[in-house]
Amino acid sequence: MARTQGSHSDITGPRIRQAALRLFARHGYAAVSMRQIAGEVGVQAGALYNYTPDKQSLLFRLMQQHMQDLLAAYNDLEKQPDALGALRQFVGFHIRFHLERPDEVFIAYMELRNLSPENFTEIEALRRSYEDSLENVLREGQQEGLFSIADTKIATLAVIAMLNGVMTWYRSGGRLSLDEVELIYWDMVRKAVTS
Amino acid sequence: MARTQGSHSDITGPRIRQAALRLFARHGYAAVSMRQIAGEVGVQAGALYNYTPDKQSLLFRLMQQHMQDLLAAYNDLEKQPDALGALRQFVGFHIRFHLERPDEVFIAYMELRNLSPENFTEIEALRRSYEDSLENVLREGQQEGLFSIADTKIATLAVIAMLNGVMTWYRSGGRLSLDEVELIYWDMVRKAVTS
DNA sequence: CTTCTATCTGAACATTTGTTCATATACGGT
DNA sequence: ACCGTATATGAACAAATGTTCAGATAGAAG
Repeated sequence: MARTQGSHSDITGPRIRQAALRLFARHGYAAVSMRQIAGEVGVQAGALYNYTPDKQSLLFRLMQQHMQDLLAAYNDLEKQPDALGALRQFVGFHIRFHLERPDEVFIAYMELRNLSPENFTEIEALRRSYEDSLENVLREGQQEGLFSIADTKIATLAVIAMLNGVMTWYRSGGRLSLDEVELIYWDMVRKAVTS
Repeated sequence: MARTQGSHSDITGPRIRQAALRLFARHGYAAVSMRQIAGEVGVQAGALYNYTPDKQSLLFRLMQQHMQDLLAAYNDLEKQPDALGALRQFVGFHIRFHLERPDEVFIAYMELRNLSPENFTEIEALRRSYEDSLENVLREGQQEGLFSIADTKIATLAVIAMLNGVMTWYRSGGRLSLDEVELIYWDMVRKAVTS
C-alpha cells in the first residue's frame, strides 16, 4: 500500500525536517541514517526523496533556516538609543533566542564540517553577518567613549563565545531563572567591555 | 607480504593514534573509517586491531590522554600567592595549552556524544575536575574580597567558554601575537570578575 | 644458518549506507 | 462514480562499514 490515510506533502515535509533536526542534534549528522529519519516520521526511506534531493541538502536547509531566523529576529528588535542599551539588548536576545532552539544551535555549531564547500560558505556568511551586528554595537560604544575595548573583533567573538556557554549547562526549571541568568551574564559582559 | 621493513609495535601504535587524531578532528569520528586511518599509517585495516580492541577505544584513549595531560600540566604550575595571580595564570595557561593542541581540543569538545556511556562518564569527570580548578580560584578570590562574582559556578563556565573562543579564530602568524591575545583576554576576564 | 614469534596482509563476513525506481494507492476535482 | 496525480511503498543497487582470522614474512634470538 502507499499513501497512508491523511498524509499530505504539507505535513510530511515539516515532520521530516523536524525528525532530522532532532536526530542530527542528538547523534550527529554522520551517525544518522536516512532510514532512521524515515522511521521517526513513520515512512519508508525512499519517501524522503520527495522532499529533499539528498541528505546533505537536508542538513543545509536546517542550518540556513536557523541562521535566517536568527538574523531576522535580531533585526526586528527595536533600535536602542545608545550602545550600552544595544549591548544589553544583544545579550538578552542572544541568550533567549538560543535557549529556545537547543537543537538548531547545536547543529549550527557542530555540523559545519559536514557541509559541502559551497554550503559551508553560505552558512559562514550568515554567521559573520550576525557577528557583525554585535561588532557594530561595540565599535559604536567605543567611539562614544562608553566602552574600553582593546580589539573589537576579538571582543565580539569573546562575548559570543561566553554567551554560548549558557547552552551547555542551562536547563529550564533549574537553580536559576532565565532572568537571573540573563542578569548575571549581562553583568559580566558589561564589566568586560567597560573600564 | 607482511611486516614491512623497519615497522615495529613501538612505532605503529603512536602513528595510528596520531592518524586517528588528525582524521577525527578533521572529519568527525563517525565520518572516519578504520580503513582511512590504516591508509594514513600505510597499513591494512586489520592491523589496527593489534593496537586497539575497537574504534570506540581509539577515540576514548585520545580524549582520556588529552584530559590527563591537561590536568597534569595545570597541577605542575607553580602556586600563586593570591587569587588574582592564580586567575591570570589560569588564563595564560588555558590559552597556550589549548592552542598548542588544536586537534585534541576539537575532539574533546565535539566527540563527547560518540563516547559510550561509561567512557563518557569518565571523560566528563576529568573535565569537571579541571573546571573545579578554576572555580576554586574564583571562590578564593571572592572570599578574599578581590572578586565580585554573582555565581562562581556560572562565572567559571563563562570564563572557560570565553577562553575557548580563541581556538575558533586564532592562527599563529596572524594579526596578533600570542602575548597580545593573552593580554587582551586577561584584561576582559579580570574586568568581568572584579567590580 | 635455523627457529620462533610479533607483526602485517588480504580476503572474507554480515550489516548498513545513500539513492533510485517501477509500482501501488488514496484522495481532490470533475 | 470516475479519473488523474501527488504521494507513498518496497525491493533493489553498488559501495562502504567494523571486525575477524588463517596465513605469510621479516627480523631478533640462538
